[in-house]
Amino acid sequence: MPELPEVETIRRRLSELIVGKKISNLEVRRARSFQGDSSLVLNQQILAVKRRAKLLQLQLSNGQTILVHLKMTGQLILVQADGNRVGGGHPTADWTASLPSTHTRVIIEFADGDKLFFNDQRVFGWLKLADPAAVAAEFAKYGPDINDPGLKLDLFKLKLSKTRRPIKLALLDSALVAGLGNIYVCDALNLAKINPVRPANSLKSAEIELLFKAAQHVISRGIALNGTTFDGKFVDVSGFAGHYQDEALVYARENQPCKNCGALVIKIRQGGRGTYYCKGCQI
DNA sequence: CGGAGTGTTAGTCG
DNA sequence: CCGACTAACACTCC
Repeated sequence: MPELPEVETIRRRLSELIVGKKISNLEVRRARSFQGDSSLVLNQQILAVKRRAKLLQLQLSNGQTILVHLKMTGQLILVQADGNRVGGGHPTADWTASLPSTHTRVIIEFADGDKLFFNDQRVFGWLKLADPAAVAAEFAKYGPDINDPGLKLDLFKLKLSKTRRPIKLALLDSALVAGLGNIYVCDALNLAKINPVRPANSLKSAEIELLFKAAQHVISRGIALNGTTFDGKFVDVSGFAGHYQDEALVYARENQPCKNCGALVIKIRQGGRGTYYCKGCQI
């Protein structure tokens, strides 16, 4: 269930492995998982693998782009012609044995014999073939990436000052700022010592500045550690787990001591999702 | 059987 | 029209 650091980890490895390859076939096993005319990808070369927010973009030689959103359970697994397997996403037991598996939704075959499998247990994720206008339309609904150097503190402050929603929910809203998911939002709020239930527009200027830096810090750490792997549910493109979970501040640490003040981390529910925070120091 | 899951969005209500 | 909240998407695991 990848967040930005996990998607970025996949992008980097995939980029090394598939740029330059030519697509020889694309098989859609679950109609819901692929949108657009799949025949347009035939004989196209992969020019680049990019990322914006949590979306991957496979840029093709004919100007089209395959957009990939892994959502909660999507995985990309590359099986090379020599049988070696490298994947990324949220592995379920079925594909560790053989591919395609029951959760394989789309298969992209390359002319050299390598195959890229898109597996997705819950079928929330998708691949979408998009022309430049459609790509632009897709990204129009996203706010700037939290780790985009072009995102300035003033804009972040302005956006947060316009809503009284709980700060945690505001940060999860990708239209406000993109790339922050549950794990890194919980940790960023702990690092900045801000209570997740406070209305966003009640934060003081200095608090927002701390939060801005904290959010960028946890995302950077996540990328540096190749993402977060809970219960083996994420592996990078070489099949290795990420390691952010080893230094998570509060996420999934209910009843364990806060690394900042020692009080026990508690779990509450916001917007139907779990929030972990420390009552001791997140006032 | 009920509940929860690292994401997003359509629909509803005020 | 906007903000805020909920259900829904589909499936597995505990």
